[in-house]
Amino acid sequence: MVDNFDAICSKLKEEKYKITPQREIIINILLDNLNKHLSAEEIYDIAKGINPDLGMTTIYRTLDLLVELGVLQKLEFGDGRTRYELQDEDMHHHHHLICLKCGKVEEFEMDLLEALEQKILEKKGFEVMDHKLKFYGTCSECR
Amino acid sequence: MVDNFDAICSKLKEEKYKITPQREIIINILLDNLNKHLSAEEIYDIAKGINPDLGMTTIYRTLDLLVELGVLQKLEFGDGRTRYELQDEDMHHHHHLICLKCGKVEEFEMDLLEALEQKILEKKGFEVMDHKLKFYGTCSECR
DNA sequence: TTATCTGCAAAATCTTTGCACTTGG
DNA sequence: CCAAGTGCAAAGATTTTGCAGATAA
Repeated sequence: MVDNFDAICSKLKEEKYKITPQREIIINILLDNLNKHLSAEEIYDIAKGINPDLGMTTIYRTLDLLVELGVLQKLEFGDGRTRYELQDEDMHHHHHLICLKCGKVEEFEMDLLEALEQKILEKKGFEVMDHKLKFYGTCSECR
Repeated sequence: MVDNFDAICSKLKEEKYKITPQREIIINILLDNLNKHLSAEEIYDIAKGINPDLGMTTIYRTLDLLVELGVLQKLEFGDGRTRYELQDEDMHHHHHLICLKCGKVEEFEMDLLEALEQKILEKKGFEVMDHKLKFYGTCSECR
């Protein structure tokens, strides 16, 4: 759903945030790199190529803003840096396969957790709003 | 399985690592705080109470060692610090419920992913060795 | 004895903050 | 115009590293 530029800009305007050139650049980088799990620094490096004046601070603040708006998700794969991924409605059925040998992160689609979330509400009184599922192992190339 | 002091020490000896007083303290802290997801600093604070000379460096190095031995797992819940949890064989069926309001982390037991992991091997050629499943939402108290 | 381990201090990362200047609406 | 946004430099927070002295086996 929120996988295009205008949809994200509308969300920003709705919440009275300004559309700045820096924010446009960052949003476009995220859109051009769906499923790549970029880190703040990787986004920064790409952004520098477009506008060399753009600062790291703006990257972090814009990413925080997009996370707050719910269009971006923070991810951690254990390499010490936060990574980011745009959210769309299918993301809820989208999980990660992390290779312990080469570090590559693949995607895996599967909707199986909805029934489980209902059970968690019944058993524990915990209302699930989102989930993250990661599988660690050896990818086909490394095997 | 590896949920007692002697079992962990045996693992250390097997790999020719020494049993030092510092390592004993750290292992005991982990054993006394199962399911608490302590951070390095929290472990350090407890350890300081037992031996004030024990340094942060030793905490990090010992935790890394235990992770390498497979008796300890690193966790990240998004608060910027790595947390640690001792592994036993049931851990594979043990997931986390993270409350987005109060930050509390509860446990949830459920074995449901084994069949799925077989499917991942068939479809993607990715051999799963471990998984992490987190649910984000609102806990019973915050609701 | 001696390879391993420890603690300190310093460095390396990653992320956040204060502040003066700039700018989108 | 002016509240919101930006960039810089500095600070914070967490984790890692170099090295000299200590110690388990």
